Amino acid sequence: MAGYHHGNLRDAILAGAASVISRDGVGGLSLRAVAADIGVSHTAFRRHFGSREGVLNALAVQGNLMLAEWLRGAAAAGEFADVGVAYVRFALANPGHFAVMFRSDLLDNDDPELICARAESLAPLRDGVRALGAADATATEVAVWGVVHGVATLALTGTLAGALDGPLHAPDQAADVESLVRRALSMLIPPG
Amino acid sequence: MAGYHHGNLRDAILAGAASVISRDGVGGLSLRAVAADIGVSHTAFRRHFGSREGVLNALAVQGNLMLAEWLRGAAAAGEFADVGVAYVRFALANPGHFAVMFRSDLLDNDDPELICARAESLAPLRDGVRALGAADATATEVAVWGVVHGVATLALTGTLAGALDGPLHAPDQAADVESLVRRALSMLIPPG
DNA sequence: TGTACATCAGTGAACGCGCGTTCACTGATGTAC
DNA sequence: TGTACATCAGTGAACGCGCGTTCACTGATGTAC
Repeated sequence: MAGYHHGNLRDAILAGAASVISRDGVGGLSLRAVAADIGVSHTAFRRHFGSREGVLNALAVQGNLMLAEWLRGAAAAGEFADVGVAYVRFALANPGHFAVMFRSDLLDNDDPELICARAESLAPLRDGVRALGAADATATEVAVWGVVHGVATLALTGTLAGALDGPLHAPDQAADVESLVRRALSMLIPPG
Repeated sequence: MAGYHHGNLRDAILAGAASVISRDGVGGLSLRAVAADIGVSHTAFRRHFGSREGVLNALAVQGNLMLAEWLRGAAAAGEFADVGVAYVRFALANPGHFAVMFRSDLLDNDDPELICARAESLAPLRDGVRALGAADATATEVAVWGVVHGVATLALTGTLAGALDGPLHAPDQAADVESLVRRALSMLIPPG
């Protein structure tokens, strides 16, 4: 596996970049640092991604496809609230991807792959809301998406744990957040 | 006003930094660029803020105090949903501050001023939720905070307008977002 | 089976750039007497 | 009212650093015959 040819450099770079971003934010992403981590020349990424923006775009595409998969899995297995919980779970499990996916100012939004991945990623959430048959479907969609996105963002920045006195403690924050999301969602949708 | 002494350099730097951040993100903030915009030496900020982190901290403190004021104003004037709407309005009107306030990884979280400002900023939201007397107060708080924070974040990154087909068009996005938030909140709280 | 050649994958030195910080400084303002 | 001095506010040259990109390159792999 070691040697001149890496074998799976593309995936290794994406994984490394996601890891750095989850620690230092998108602004702190240095391709040189990622390359050094992987043990590869700092120009090696060029062949696969062209430029820095190319790396971010690939990360956003991958993130959207992963999210689609998580949501689809939850939609198939359980009731609708599980889809919302899966959204938050995905964000907490893949903070690097999550941070890039919505930064359209840093991405090439004309990239057909990205357009396609984005269309796919939220479909299960949208379809799930439609299936509920709520009176104001658009508002329900915004409410559900907003609450899961907001809670995920607040949890990732450490704000949620800091602001809510009491129940949240770092060790198993994920479990606590999940419970909160479930209770919040049950106020929006008839529990089934 | 012009001359060797600026007169209000501190505020000018904060305003300039907020403006740059709203355009380029926190990572894109260059104190040299801000100084050049204001027409001042690129080392002038040192006397007021010490370091780059000092600028970000001051911005976060200011943002939290502003948010507190917006929320207090809404709480005093109207019904509870207005507080939630004010949160979103504040974020859309002050994207630079909003982007910094929750990035605790970039701030000195031990700064007493920041601790104090943070404690103040969300109090009206929390108090308003408590006053509703909901069955699960914590979940209601998370639901309300999550939905307004999530919608604000999605709107700021342009994701909301892109994903929701139909009703949202750039020109008066603010008004559309506001209407959506109001409808979403009415599903969480008994409209009064 | 072996040889020649094309293609693919990664290298590493060099580039220019903009950044935050340091330092000794100068101009302006306030205060004491 | 004037003078001396201390303090405050902003300057600008210099620093070292890490970044993304460029370029001509070399090592490894695949294909044709």
